[in-house]
Amino acid sequence: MQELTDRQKTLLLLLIRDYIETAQPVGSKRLVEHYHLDLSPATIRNEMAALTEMGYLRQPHTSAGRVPSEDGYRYFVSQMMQDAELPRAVQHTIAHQFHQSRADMDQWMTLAASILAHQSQGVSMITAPHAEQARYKHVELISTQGRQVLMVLVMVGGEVSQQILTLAEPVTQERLSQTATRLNGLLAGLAVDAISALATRSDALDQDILILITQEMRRASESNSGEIYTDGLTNVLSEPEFSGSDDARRALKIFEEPATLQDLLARSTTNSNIGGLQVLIGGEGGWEELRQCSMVIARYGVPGMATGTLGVLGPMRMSYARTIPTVRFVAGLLSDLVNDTIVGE
Amino acid sequence: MQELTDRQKTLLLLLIRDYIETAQPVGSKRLVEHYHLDLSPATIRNEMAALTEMGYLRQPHTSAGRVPSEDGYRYFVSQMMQDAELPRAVQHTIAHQFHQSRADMDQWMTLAASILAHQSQGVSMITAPHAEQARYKHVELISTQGRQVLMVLVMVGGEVSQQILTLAEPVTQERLSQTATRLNGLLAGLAVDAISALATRSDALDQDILILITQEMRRASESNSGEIYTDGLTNVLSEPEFSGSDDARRALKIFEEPATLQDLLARSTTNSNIGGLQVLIGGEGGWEELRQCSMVIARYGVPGMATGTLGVLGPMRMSYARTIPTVRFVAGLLSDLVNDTIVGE
DNA sequence: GCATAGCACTCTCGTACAGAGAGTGCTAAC
DNA sequence: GTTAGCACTCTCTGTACGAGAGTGCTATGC
Repeated sequence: MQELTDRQKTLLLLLIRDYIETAQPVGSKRLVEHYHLDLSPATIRNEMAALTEMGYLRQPHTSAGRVPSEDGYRYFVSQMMQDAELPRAVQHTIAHQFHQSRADMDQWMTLAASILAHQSQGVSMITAPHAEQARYKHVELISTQGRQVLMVLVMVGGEVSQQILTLAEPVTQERLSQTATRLNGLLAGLAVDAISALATRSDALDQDILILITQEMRRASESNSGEIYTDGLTNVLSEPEFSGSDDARRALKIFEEPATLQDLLARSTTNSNIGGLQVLIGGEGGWEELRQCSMVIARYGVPGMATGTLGVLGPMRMSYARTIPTVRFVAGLLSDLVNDTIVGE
Repeated sequence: MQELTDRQKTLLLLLIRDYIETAQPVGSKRLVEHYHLDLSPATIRNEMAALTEMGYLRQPHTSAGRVPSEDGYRYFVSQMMQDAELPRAVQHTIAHQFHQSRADMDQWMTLAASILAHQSQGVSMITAPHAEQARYKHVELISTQGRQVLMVLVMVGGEVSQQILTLAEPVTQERLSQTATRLNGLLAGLAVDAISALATRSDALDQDILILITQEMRRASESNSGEIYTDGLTNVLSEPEFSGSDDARRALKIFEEPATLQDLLARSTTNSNIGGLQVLIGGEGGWEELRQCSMVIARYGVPGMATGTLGVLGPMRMSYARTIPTVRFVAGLLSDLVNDTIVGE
């Protein structure tokens, strides 16, 4: 593919920016008048024809203005990626909100989702951080009634799982506490595999609980585990390109099926690093339902310990200039939080 | 208001059922042909004119069929309420799904929301059960790093709250465990008010934790506390009356703001009893955004101990015949579950 | 007195069509 | 290389019109 001249670059960027704002095909005249270009519409038309030829622009029909193609957006985004940083003031506001919130993962995730959605005017999605290989930290056993026991399992990194188990016969709280203490001494810091290797050697109660513990830890280790936080679902409905068709419904449906959404996030970030940002334009990656959408996705956390994914979904026409730096900044913030939670183990 | 003749009742019910199915205004001819009535269209027209006069029907325009008015729906629903019961087979399927799920509140709520949404083809919403006055059951303190402590607070009824607190200075896990044991002995079964009355009399660590405990319990006691589970958000988007306008967006926006949704559920059920079902038609209760919608709402749980709210929102044209019995049945199921969880405390 | 057939009336919806407007590509001139 | 001019294409808007559906009213039949 041929190199773009400086003027072509400028025009392409202007046009895309204009289209993102207005959602209207952009014509040569509008470009000249609106941006005070020292050129005539005819010249612009020539350039636009060239850009169309090269695949960066597209015409909805013969006599409409131009609209960016997917390649056009890609070029635009590649320009954005470098210098894009969130204004200091916004950074401070966001950081402040985090410091003011309740200090638990659940709140942080909810807050992060809300901030992402609000800043980007798109749909945000975040997975809670989790370790590839869960490690045991602590268990508590609390008797709730005769044979039912509430097990609270804490893993290194702060992940917590609650589960009720029903025992074969009633057990006193005292005995439960003893068991918990014993297990805590025995298992502290161990990974799932090590724990399952321990296997059979104690009494029936221990046995039941060990099984449940490994089961929960395996669940926590699965890449598709954990809650997904989303926000801004209705934002996408206000976009003009979605009103009137049921494309929006099909896209939102993805957000109603946690398994699908997990899959989407997992597949989209397999080969991306912490700190690295990925922009998927026009449903890249084979998501038919998202053909009209783009996603900005990043991983966060501490590699090898606990990581998660966050991202924003919007129309292809989304404001990359706002979304990209926001995603990057929030990813950084969450990485710091995860780091703080892990350090000192 | 004048009494309806039997024939008028039949016609009204038929017409509403037809409209609910087709979303099209129903004319006299269609009514006769489709339901093999032994009357001529002209007669039906006379009756329909009477029903319109009485306020049960409405004409979109002079020459369209009739559409139910809100009063019409109310009449229809009042007929539904009595005999409506879910088919045995469906009851069994649902009950089966509950027994197969993981045995914790979170899973149950998610499942219930999913079932409600699926059965009714509307948007479901459920609040987790919570006590009007939270009572203490158990606390665990787990050191995560130097000065940060994870507190897991369990309340009577099974509500669990996790919170991280940062201490002024590092404390050993041993000391934390001792403190937890002491508190558990001291506070077991107490209500918030009793605990805050205890007040100052021990060391700084106890103090900090007590404050946090009462704080969390107060939060749990608030009527607007707790997570809300929803499902089926996209269902409403496929309804013809919402496609093309942004009414749907405004309605769905309510579901994105937990506080508003809490408020909606709380206000809609203030004077309803466990087991009682409430049907709000056309945004009754002053919700402008829901003017086109209806809600079927019920409370569940054990009065005085732990209760919650569940409901379905759909277009005014929703299938009451399916939704009402489903809501009633699921409310019963959840009440049983709550009861099982509490009994034996 | 209730039910019905007939009929004129009203309103929506789809199609067709014309004119305005916007934007283009091309050519010729600067 | 840039620009003015121009014919062309396509969308959009508004209007007209007929088909279709449904109504209300009136006169007639049982």
